[in-house]
Amino acid sequence: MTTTTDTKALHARGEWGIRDFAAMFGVTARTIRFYEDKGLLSPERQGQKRLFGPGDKARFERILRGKRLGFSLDDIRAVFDVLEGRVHDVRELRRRRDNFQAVIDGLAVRRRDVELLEADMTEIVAVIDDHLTQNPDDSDTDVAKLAARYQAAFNQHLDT
Amino acid sequence: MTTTTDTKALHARGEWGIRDFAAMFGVTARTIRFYEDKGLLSPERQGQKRLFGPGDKARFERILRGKRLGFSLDDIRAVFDVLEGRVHDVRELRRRRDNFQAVIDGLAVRRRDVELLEADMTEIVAVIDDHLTQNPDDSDTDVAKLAARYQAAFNQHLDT
DNA sequence: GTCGCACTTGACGTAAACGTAAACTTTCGT
DNA sequence: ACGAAAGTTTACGTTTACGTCAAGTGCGAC
Repeated sequence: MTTTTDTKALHARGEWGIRDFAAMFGVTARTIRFYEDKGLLSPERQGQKRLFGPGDKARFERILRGKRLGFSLDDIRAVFDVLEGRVHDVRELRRRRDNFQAVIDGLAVRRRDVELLEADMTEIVAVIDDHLTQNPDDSDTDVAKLAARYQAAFNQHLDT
Repeated sequence: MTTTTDTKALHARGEWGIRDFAAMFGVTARTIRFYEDKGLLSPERQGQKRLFGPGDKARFERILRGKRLGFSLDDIRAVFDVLEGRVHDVRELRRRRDNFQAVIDGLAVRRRDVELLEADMTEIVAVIDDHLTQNPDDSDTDVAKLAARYQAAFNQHLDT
């Protein structure tokens, strides 16, 4: 038995090397380093190597959540700047507060976007499925009909 | 009185020149032309000039909706390709159907993202507001306290 | 006619978010 | 002791989604 902190031991303690940490989120190690350069992550160091803990994990989850909703890394930085005391000007703090409020207001639109897109895509998939079961051949499909059928279906809830 | 179709006349008929059309959505004319190059828009032509109608408007709304949810222009193209009969291979059609289904499945995550982000940002703004009303001076703010107070508030619903 | 305006098509530039390759060091298992 | 594995920094390349000129066309107003 050794005193080594190998990969499995780290996992058990809730800590990870950069490779495993990246893999947890389906990104590459390059991405993680890039985010650290941008000031979005700051893992501990064991000598030169980065060591990621549960705090980094929660932090990165929040980052990815922002990204999925279309915010830039700088936008996300702006939030952490405030939360971690890197905004030392009251006027700047007010500016950011207003931005954050605008984001909140914009989320109503996002909700609606999700709803409409879901209805739309569900309709599309349904029409494709229907079309495929009626034309289960391997050859070219009469795609014009598919388009026409979708238009008929879609136009009904176009005026939402 | 002239036979001229001026800007106002176009508006009344539900048609627009590129400048007005772009302005309606808060983008530039360059953006519109770029989207046409990508095959996402195909307005009528009056000679060389583009003429946009209600159909183009509805189409562009759908495009922007997709963009707001983080889809690339190629992703969006892929949808229109199907809907307008530009997919002439059954296997490709099946592939796209599966992609669309994956998008629908992913929308559940988006919903959750919106919820969590809204809760998070609302909390942040509340803490900033509270902090600002207690420190209404023009000078530097004790931002460390702000950060600490947010942490306390946020950690309570971190385990969601 | 010619002025100005809105529009056109290139062509090149750019910012964001990484990818990729090079050249090293550290650590591990054997 | 030695090679493979995993990690490091540095630097240049790439894609997406436009911005920014440059140079020309068409057209109603004066």
